[in-house]
Amino acid sequence: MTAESVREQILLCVESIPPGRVMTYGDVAEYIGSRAPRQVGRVLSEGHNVPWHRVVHFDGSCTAALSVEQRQRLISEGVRFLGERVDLKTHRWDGQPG
DNA sequence: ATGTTGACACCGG
DNA sequence: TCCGGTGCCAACA
Repeated sequence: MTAESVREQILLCVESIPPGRVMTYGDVAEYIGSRAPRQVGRVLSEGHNVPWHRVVHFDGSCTAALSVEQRQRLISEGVRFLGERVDLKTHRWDGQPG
């Protein structure tokens, strides 16, 4: 498991998130077997062609610097917001197709 | 090798 | 619910 493959796994995982669903950084990290949620954010910050907006914080809050953009995109996909946070109980995706 | 930083997570008050 | 502190891992100077 090289660092490069980890990046691939992260991107694959994020790409696999269906519209209208979200995952937390920790979820993605755990999904690929990493214990570094920060690395997820770091990889996404590199700027890839992936739905990064479907990755939110543990409490459902959006990424600070991109809160506006992220919220817009999510709402555009039908994600419901409770104030400034995503309704994780409804939209959180475990990575399982069902 | 060491210290600092970061699109984070978790616990306690 | 909001805020502060701590733990964790990887990249960078």
